Amino acid sequence: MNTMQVLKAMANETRMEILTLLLRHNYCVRALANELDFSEATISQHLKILREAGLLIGEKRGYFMHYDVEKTALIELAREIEALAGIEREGCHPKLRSDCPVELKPSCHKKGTCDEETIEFCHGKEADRE
Amino acid sequence: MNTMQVLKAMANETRMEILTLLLRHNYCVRALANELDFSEATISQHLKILREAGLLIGEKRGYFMHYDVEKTALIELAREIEALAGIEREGCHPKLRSDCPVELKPSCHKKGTCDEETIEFCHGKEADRE
DNA sequence: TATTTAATTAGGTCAATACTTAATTAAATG
DNA sequence: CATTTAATTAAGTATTGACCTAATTAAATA
Repeated sequence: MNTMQVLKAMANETRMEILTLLLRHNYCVRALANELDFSEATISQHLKILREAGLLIGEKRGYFMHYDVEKTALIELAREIEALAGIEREGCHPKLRSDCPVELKPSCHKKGTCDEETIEFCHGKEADRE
Repeated sequence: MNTMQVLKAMANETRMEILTLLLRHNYCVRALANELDFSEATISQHLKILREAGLLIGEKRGYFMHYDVEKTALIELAREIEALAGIEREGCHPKLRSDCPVELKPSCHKKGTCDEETIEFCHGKEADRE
């Protein structure tokens, strides 16, 4: 799953409404257009974005296209976001950051506690700083 | 929580990178700008969007602003997305939709199975249809 | 209390996104 | 196999979003 693509697909009011409508009811494209008061072309374009993100699968029934929400994609997204919340602060342990110039940074960002090299690491070269 | 606002805040590569950086390390604004190779102004604007969505809280330490990720917001978002996945299809039960014109729609969208009123409900007025 | 300094906001540019209508496509049906 | 019809794609426009530099703000410190 491309998390970014899924988030972008969901980060739009109309597409979220399409998702919730399709979760509850089996609308065709025109019915969605009627419900949401947009042109069929607009809805079709939104459906494409949702489909390409893996949030919908389409099926043709008679003349009509019907879309189903791929619930596993939603669950996977929820897991990914939970995983983010599970990330722990590393503090400033140089062991975990091979590019960290200091051995220990006990009270950084109190003026005077960091040497020039540390300040450069955290805030850039002196020339760019003022 | 405003789910839409949180999704919009997260649906951007730079902001997601900011989030993951801040989950792991206590960067100030300039350090984030250095890591991500954007101007401080740009990072500040992204931080504002994340803050207003409730994904960050800021704290001033000495001269520096430090932001922490509001993990509860992430967990809440994950729950909301899971809740979406939990929504069940209503089929087409007129009892659940007071505006549904039919008593039962057993095999709708097979030509001829819906009367004119049903078709109008699903697909709009005849005049708008051709 | 004047100065220093990081962060933010203002103002402007360019690219991406969300719409529209019109044209096209592709599948179902007579 | 020609016709019908829903959906999609194309083309164009207007809005929104992401970036920049420059100006401003507000807090810490001398």
